[in-house]
Amino acid sequence: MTDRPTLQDIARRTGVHASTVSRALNPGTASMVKSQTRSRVLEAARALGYRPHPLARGLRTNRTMTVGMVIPDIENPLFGPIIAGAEAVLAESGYSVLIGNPGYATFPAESVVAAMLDRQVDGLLVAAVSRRDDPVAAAAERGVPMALVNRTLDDESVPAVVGDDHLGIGLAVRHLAELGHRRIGHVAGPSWLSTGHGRREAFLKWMEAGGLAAEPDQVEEADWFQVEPGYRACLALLGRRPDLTAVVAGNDLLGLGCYRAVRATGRRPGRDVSVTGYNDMPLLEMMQPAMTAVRVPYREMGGRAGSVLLSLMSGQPPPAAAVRLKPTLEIRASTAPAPS
Amino acid sequence: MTDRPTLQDIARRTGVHASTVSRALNPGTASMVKSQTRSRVLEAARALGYRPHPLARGLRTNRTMTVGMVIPDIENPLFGPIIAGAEAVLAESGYSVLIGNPGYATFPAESVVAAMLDRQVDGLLVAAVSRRDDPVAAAAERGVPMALVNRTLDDESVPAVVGDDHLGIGLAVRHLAELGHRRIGHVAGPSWLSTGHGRREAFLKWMEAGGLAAEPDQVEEADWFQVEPGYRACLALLGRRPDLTAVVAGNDLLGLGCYRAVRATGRRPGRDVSVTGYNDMPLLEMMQPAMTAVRVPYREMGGRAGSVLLSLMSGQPPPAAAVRLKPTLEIRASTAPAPS
DNA sequence: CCCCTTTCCGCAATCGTTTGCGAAGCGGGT
DNA sequence: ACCCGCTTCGCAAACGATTGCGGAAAGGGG
Repeated sequence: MTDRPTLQDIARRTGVHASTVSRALNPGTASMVKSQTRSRVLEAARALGYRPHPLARGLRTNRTMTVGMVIPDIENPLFGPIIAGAEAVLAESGYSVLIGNPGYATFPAESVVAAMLDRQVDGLLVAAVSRRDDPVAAAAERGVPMALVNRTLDDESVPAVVGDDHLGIGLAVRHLAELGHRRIGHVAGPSWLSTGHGRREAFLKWMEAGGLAAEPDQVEEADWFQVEPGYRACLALLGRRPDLTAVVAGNDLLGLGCYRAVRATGRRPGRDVSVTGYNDMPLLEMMQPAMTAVRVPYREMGGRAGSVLLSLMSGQPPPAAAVRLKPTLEIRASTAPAPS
Repeated sequence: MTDRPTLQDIARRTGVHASTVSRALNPGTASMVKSQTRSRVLEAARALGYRPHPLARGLRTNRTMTVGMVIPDIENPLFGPIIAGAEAVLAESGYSVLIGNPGYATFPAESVVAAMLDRQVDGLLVAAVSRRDDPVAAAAERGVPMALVNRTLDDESVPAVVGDDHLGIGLAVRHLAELGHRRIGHVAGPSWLSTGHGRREAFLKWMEAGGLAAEPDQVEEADWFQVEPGYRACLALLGRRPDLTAVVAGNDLLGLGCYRAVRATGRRPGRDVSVTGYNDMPLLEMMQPAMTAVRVPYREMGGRAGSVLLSLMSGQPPPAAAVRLKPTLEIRASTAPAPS
């Protein structure tokens, strides 16, 4: 709380005008001041421990060096790495990140986005977004630099960094096919989320591509990416199609729900019914059985989104299409050869 | 990006001076203006969609309505609920939260704290702190309102909201004792963290209180709260003391490491050797065996820390001592009667 | 010796609020 | 008639930085 030194203080100390100090300190205008006085200024600034006042600077320049990050449910371990990756990249360029976490109640995140814009953030990183989210798209339209993480809008009107779900689901389906599975089910996430929707489409495509049966009743949608809805959905799926020998889950948590559902039918996950997860969140390998899952590089995803946002904020045009990160498959004990 | 309306705009529209508009809009000074003109001002403000400019206001008032939150490793699922709880409480009072996440590299968090102070945050919520952390304590000394979450400083010079580790460890030890265990080991967290230190002390006290053997060689310290260090520590512990029938882990992740260590000795966790975790992070009940753990109310912890910080920022004196939240015990399958 | 171009720096306005001070207007008490 | 006090509001100075403009000094060419 002790008063911090200002440009005026440095000016007095070096006998020049405050504006000269400002110029000497800013790389962009440094060439406008004689190198000798510039070094005197720098010296004084260092001696006083000068730090530019972010509010005063921001008021004048209309930049806050702050970006907002809105996360749907931060309690999902998934978002830790995303935040960490983005924060690291942004911090490197001097940006701080403001986080907002709309509860389920206020879901469309409208007010959270508004609050951040009020705060004059320089950009927005949004992970909470349904497949078409008006307030978000509107903000983007208004020229606020912004990037989506992990999810996209249907029309791709906003640059996004996501995992390549088509590829990822392909890894899972082909892996199961190679193990001899022919009748594979899918527990999908909510179809109003791009991840839920996209993975379901990918599942159907890959099944067909592999010459495997892909009846509509092999897919069951869970209403939320959580264990319990996954359990209910998988129970319905297995009840309807007891002949399935494998289940591709739209997400790790849904996969865990499938474990429970499989057990509820008196069979063993990984032995009688193979299950694959998606995301490969931390500790998944500690489950019993350790879950085979498509691994999405979340930390990198956060980082890339940060980079995209940085380039947007520096005035670059948005990238043509969404950046899609290549997932890999972590093969563990929840997938086994199909029972013959 | 479109220009937002300013006080001047409202002033012009209503024919009064900008300062009057300011007074009319601020609850504190609203009584200084005739209620009739006040309502005209409010009307105009609403019509124009006026929002006060946070930077200009902050520059004048020295308040940013922003608090910094520093988290040691945000990838740990533990911190999700803490952040969510704090964010919810703070947002209610109009504060935004800036998150900072020092990597392992810069661990003492010095630079992160400095960066936040530079940004003129109104307060600090710190979860990353060793038992004595000079830069943090120094910042507190300088009068920056701040509260610690989940960890404390040895001298309790900074208000903190933590779980009651003594009570929590007591729940675990007594539970095991009731199951007939007499020779119980402890895999402790790093002793330079208050959580690691405190739980170890509590363990020894409760063992003694229960009339159980508490030799120094029943405790092994892991160098970090992670699965792998927990595995190594537990392996050392069990190698030294093969007679132990139960292990109290300083943390869930250490507990998972213990699972692996127990298996590595050819025994089964939850059958031959009971294991308790600490924190009860999400999905712990999905492990095999489902882990018995001391549950700490993290979301509430974040919320309480937010409240404490709010009262500090409003000028209240700090609470006398650390707020200690009562943990509960979630009994699951990893603890069983001692083999006779 | 004069003029013109650089180079370097000071002046002052500006960003949008808040706030101490003073003044106008008004009513009431003596 | 005078004075006092209260309410209500305008004036202008902050807060700490950035930046267009202009001017002084220096240097170079004719």
